[in-house]
Amino acid sequence: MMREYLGEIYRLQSTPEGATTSLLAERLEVSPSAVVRMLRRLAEAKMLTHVPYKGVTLTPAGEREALKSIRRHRLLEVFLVKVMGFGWEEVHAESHGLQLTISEAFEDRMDAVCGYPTHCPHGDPIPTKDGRIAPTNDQPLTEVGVGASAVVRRVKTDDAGKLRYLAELGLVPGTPIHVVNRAPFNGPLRLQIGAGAKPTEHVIGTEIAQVVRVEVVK
Amino acid sequence: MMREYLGEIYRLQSTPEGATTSLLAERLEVSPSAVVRMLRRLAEAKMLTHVPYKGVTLTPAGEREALKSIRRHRLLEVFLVKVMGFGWEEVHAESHGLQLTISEAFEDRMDAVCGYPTHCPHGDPIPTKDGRIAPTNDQPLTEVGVGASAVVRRVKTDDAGKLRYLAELGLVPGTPIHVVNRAPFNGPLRLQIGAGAKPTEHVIGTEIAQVVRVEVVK
DNA sequence: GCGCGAAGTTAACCGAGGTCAACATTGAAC
DNA sequence: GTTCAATGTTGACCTCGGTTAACTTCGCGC
Repeated sequence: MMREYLGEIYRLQSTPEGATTSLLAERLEVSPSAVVRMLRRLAEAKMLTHVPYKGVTLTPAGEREALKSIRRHRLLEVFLVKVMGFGWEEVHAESHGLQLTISEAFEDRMDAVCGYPTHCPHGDPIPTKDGRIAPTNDQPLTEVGVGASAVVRRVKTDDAGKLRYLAELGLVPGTPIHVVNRAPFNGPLRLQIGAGAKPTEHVIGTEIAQVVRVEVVK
Repeated sequence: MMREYLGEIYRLQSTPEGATTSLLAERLEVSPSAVVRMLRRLAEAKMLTHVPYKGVTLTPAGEREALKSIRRHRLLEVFLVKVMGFGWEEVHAESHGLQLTISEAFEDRMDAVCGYPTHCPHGDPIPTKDGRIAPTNDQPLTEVGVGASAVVRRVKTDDAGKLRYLAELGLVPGTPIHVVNRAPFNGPLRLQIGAGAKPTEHVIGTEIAQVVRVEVVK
């Protein structure tokens, strides 16, 4: 459990808001008081430093543990999709409980059975066993200029509905796209999705576009 | 957790000793008092009737839950061996934690991915989703007469060492054998193991022979 | 039929992980 | 500078699953 908290702290630390008590509570689906108590325990265990009312910083040890949690989580997601046949919109819910009980041996077997994947189904990099994580270099689709070409890298949502919709559109990591047009005042985007024989054109709203992160190709 | 207790009660009810408090405690690796408390809770939930100092009987509802637990456990064992590549001597330990957290959807996926197996790696039948379980008709190898031919059906041990040894010998469910000879006073057995091109001969002690259950072929 | 060891039970406790209600701090608006 | 809403924290409580220590009850040997 402590490790899962650390994983979530790590994830939130790299967002603009940082790892606040209330965000952690929301992401972990527990009350803020549960979070605060866990922060104290993690501080005692030298996994982080917690200055009340100020914030939280992972120690190197805490970061190591966090990356273990993230590795486990993302491997599990790949495994659920590639081996067990779940849809990528189902894995978030499904991996919740599993995450807590799989052994290290099981984790290693998942890794092997999936062919040592480097990214989770949503495009996030999987930390290596020794705690190294590939850097990401992408931006929200909303920030890409009209006329640009790009490749979808990550999809930053856990919402099953959105994920189902994105899969339908073909907006999954690896897909090349082209921004045809954007309506004014943060209006919807017209996109060409896919390449080769039959690219398709779709119009997507900003709520969806914000969630899709792409790497622009020159 | 309650369901796992029920599963163990069901298993023990079909042994000569029955489902006693101390046997349950031993199998579940908890103290007897933990068992008694759980028995009270299960009785409150109308899963069984518990007469203090006397014993325990599953209600129909309790039996249904027990079979669900057993199904889950045995499916998990098949899955760990066939899909994840664990040895059949490792699955007992490995399935302990997993058992508690897998969802029904995950269970269904395991079933499908394994090709809807009917027996676990140790030969025990897997209950169907609607709670029906195939009858077993086998006897300990120790009770088979000299000269008889039989097929290994089940292997009744969780001991990793014994299981490894049995796998080495080829004494796994499905293997045909022939009892060549038995030393007097419950002495070791000489067996022909396997059929066709190259059956092998081995001598096994009674401790191992007790654990191997076979069906005699006429 | 008594005594005694084994088996079963109860009681009091622990820690983890959650809740809600009350209190403290912060910072932004006026 | 004060006020106040949002955010963070503490405290008292719950459940669950485990423990040990002390107790009953059972049934066997004599």
